Formats: sequence, C-alpha cells, structure tokens
Amino acid sequence: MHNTLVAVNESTVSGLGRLARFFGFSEVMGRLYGTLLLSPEPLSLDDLGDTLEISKGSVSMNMRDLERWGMAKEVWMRGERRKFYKAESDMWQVIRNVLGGREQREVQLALHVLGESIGKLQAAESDLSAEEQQLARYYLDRIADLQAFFQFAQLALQAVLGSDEALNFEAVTKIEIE
Amino acid sequence: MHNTLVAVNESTVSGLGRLARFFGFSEVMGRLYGTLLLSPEPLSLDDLGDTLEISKGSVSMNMRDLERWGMAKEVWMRGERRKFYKAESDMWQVIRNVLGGREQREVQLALHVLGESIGKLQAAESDLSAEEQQLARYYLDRIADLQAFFQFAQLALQAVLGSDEALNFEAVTKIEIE
DNA sequence: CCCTGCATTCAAAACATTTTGAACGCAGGG
DNA sequence: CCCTGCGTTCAAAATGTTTTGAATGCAGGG
Repeated sequence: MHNTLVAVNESTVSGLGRLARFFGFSEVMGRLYGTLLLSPEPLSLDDLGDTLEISKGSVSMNMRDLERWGMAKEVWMRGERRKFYKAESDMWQVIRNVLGGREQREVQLALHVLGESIGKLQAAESDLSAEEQQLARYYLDRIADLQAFFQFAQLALQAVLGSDEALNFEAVTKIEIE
Repeated sequence: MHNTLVAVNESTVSGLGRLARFFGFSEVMGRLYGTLLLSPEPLSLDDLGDTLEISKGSVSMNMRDLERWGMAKEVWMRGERRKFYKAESDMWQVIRNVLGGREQREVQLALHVLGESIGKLQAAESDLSAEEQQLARYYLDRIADLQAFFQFAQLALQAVLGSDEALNFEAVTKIEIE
C-alpha cells in the first residue's frame, strides 16, 4: 500500500491511542478503535491482532471493553464463523456514551458525598467545642466551593447530553457561559 | 478532634484523591491538595507527610507538581525555616490552570496532526491507484469527523477559558449549545 | 458425537509507575 | 567554618497494570 496511506493510518491510530489514555482508557482500546475506524470493511479479531501486533487475548479483552462503551459493534458476515467488528463512527454518540456513563457517575457520586458531609457537619454542630465549630464552618465553606464546582460540571454534562437529536459538530457554533 | 470533623476531612481528602486520578494526576497530589484546602493554617512538608503518612520524598515531589499546576502556593512564615504551603482555594483558577495547560495542548496537537494528514493525503492523490484513491477518500472522511470533534473541544475550552474575570460558579446558570 | 476453528479466560510474566529512605546539598546560626 | 535542620534527588523496592499464551469452552460441520 502507498506510503502516505500507511503513514496517515499510523499517525491516526497512535493519536487515538493517545486520546484513549487521556480519557483513562487503555491505549490498545484507542488503537483498535482507530484501526476499525479507518477500515472500510469490518475486521476480525485476527485481523486486528495481526495489524496491531498484539495477542489474541488482548484483542478479545479490549474489544469487549470497546463494545461495552458502544465504540464498536459486532457485524455478522455471512458464510463466516469468525466475529467481525466495525467502529461506531458517530463521534457524537461515542462522546455521549462516555460522558453519560463514567463521567456522570463520578459527578453524582461526588455531589452525594459532599451533601452528606454538609449534613453531618450541621448535625454535629451542637456537640462541638467553640474551636471545633470554627473549624466546622471553615470546612463548610470549602465544601460549598467543591459542591459548586461539581454542580457546574453537572450542568455542563447535561448541556452536552441533553440534546437528544443526532447533533453534528459543524452545527455547534456557540457555547455560552453567563 | 471530633469524630465528625475527622470523618468529613477523610472523605473529602479521599474524594479529591479520586478526582485527581480521574484527571490523570497522582492520587497523592489530590490528597495533599485536599489536606491543604481543609487547613485554615498553612502546613509544612512535615505536617503533610505526617498527616497523610507518606514519605518526605513523596511529599516533596508531589508538592512541586501541585505548585507547577498552580494548585498550591508557598507561604512565608516569619521565624520559620521550613516551607509552608496553602491550597489555591479558587476552584475556577485551578480549573483554568488545568484546562489551559494540559488539555489545550492536547487538543492543539491533535488538530495539528489531523491537518497534516489531510494535507498529505491531498498531496499524494495523483500518485495513487484508483483503489488507493478510494481508500484515501475514506480516510479523509473519517479524519474530517475527528477534526470536527477536536474543533468542538477547542470551542468548549475557549468558552471556559475565555472569560477573564473571576467567574464564580453560582453565577453559571446556563450553557447553551445550538 | 467427534473434530476443527474460533473466542474467552486467567495465571504468570513483562512492564510501568509510585513510594521509599538514605545520601546529598544548602542556608543560616553559633 | 563547622553544625544542624531542612528540602531535594535518585536508585532500589514495592506495588499496580498490561500483555501474553496455554488451557478451556463452545458451536457448527461432517
């Protein structure tokens, strides 16, 4: 295959590997995704393992994760016993899967814990010495800041996740924070 | 110290450790930050090491990172030979430091690489066989999608980073994507 | 109902990251 | 100009993560 095609393929695959790490996924997941994304035809597990030079076991495990995150889908090829995969190429969908799953869970957990802390501090107030009460107020101030941050994050997530239509990126022209 | 204060302190510190990991920092960095954030008084390196039960070396290295990210500042205590630190408690500032540094760099790098790929494919077009040209067009389509995603990310980052005033979270009531 | 070709699992190995503490360096006091 | 108290560095150890490949399971064909 032509030089340029190979070079572009490699830099895209390794860029997606990097992106995957950045988002806390394994690099191999990103590379598998990239390989599928740049293949007009679905690929089998063996194809993927051969292309990326990784073991069958690793391909199998990472493809399971990719599927779980809705980043790749199984494709049935008639006359074939092997599994074939294609990438979910709608980036917006991929982002929604990730933000709506992991990130949203984190934010909600954080808000829950912070709320609990506030409740505990308020409930305990009468038990505290004057000095402790002062510290408790200090804690409450700091925790309120953290809470505001996570509430902001929650709003931002909802803004991205909320729009149910298949939004495309070119249409995204303006984000306002006021 | 009162039970409740200890419990709230611990859950906040470990929550910030978790958040730090989530953002690709070390967990210890998050815990150090949390400890400083909940301390009305600046703390020395020894204080921090004792509180979190980690070695001097680790405290020293992680505090250097915290400083580099603008998440903690050195404080001079008169009559003291030791270094003291306090947390940067303006969350908005912390976010800006992180987004404006690492994340923005990632996005710009990605856009640069993608642009190069597009250029290479266009330049090589006449060298390619018919079949290869078809693949090149396929690559260009996929790469344009990735580019749109990163352009979106860039806009989003700029929306957050662009407002120079010390914005506070309570004022953030609306994010629009249209 | 066995055989083949795949996919999956999982324990061990390879690899990467983090933590530690001893050695070092440096500044200020005596 | 030595001594002390502190911070930093860095190599080795501990710990955590990823990768591998052999064993296993499973489905469909003969």
